[in-house]
Amino acid sequence: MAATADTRTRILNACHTLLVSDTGASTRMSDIAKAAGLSRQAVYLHFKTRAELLIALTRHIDEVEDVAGRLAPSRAATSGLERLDAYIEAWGGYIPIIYPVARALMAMAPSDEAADLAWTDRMTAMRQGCDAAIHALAADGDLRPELDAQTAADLLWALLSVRNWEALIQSCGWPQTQYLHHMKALTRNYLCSQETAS
Amino acid sequence: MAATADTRTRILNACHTLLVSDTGASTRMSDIAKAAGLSRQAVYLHFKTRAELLIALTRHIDEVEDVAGRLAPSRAATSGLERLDAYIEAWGGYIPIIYPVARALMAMAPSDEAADLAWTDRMTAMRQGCDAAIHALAADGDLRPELDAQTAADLLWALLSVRNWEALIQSCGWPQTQYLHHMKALTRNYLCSQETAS
DNA sequence: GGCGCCTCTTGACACAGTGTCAAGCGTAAT
DNA sequence: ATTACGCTTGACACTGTGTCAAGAGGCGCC
Repeated sequence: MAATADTRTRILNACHTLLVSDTGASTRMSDIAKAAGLSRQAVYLHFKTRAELLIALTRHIDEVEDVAGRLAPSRAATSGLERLDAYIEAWGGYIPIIYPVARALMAMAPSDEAADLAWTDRMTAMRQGCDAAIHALAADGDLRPELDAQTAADLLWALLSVRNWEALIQSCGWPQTQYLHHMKALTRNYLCSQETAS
Repeated sequence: MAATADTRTRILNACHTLLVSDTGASTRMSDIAKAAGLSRQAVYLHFKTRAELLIALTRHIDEVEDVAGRLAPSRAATSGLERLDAYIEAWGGYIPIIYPVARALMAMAPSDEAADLAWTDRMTAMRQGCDAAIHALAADGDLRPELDAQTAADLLWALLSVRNWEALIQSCGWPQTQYLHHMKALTRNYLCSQETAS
């Protein structure tokens, strides 16, 4: 069993390394097997499908990178504004970490039911963080009055999407700090009733 | 030649119809052939690859829907603010039209060089509209002073991306009018120095 | 020591979808 | 009648995923 777990994480690590590398986009099962020093079939003994492997990898990364811990400051925030900022900081800082895997998952989502579902689930979970932040804002009376909570959360969710991060960081070449700065400023500006200058 | 052009547009129309339908995501070359009443190979006589067909389809739709004409109001605008709004209106109204094809092109982009290039090109063209709007804004002195033109255009470009439209309209179920309203309000709010209320 | 179990290997195969090739058919123009 | 063209039929190569069957090697158990 120890050996089994060992091989399993060896596969996960190999997969991760490949996805992070510049050629990550087209990581095949055989590449992963080779990188892990195994036969292609051995990989299938641990993960039934490619989608399952990628999903397991996201969970593995979540543990290693302590996603739950990252979100603590947001939940601990005492005001809506603080919570919003903390959430953007936490999620925005997490995106670059899962991005390589997310990219692979997003790429196969249109043609793979399981990948699509898994990715949608993740985005739904993220959405809940948006809802919570918006509700904290509303509770403080800091939600811009012409916006209802639903709309504001939709907007926040779209703004913080991985695809937006991808556009700004990967395509436009923004540094991460600039991304975080503008996401915070943009949301404070549009979603909050009376913002305090940064 | 007349017959050739006929068959060609028949293929384009068949492809378009399939992409628009609910099962559009997985439109195969054989499906298109069947829908056009041709053999699969006949399709390849008109379009070398699937990517080429999709790209030709975007151009075909551009002509039929008069993209150039749609952008005229934006170019004709006399103020930066007006230009920005007109651009959002024009591009935002165009997205739903190309979306079915865009979806197919985006889906294959990660694994197909040609599709990737074509899609990137389109997004670059759209980016130029963003640049123009931001420069018009800056010329009027209406660009928020703490933003440089580059950053503002990046932001506008990301906000108006097809993926954001997809998130808000397809995932969140927004009506198109709400999308347009918030995109205009959001950009006026964050990119412009002193906005006039709607 | 022999037993079975477990992990992994080797090599073959099915399947889907794209793209290619060659031979041939029907028709309209000349 | 011949030629050119647009299309058909049917076969095939290729890539990548996922499956299957037979077997090898190590490890503990009795």
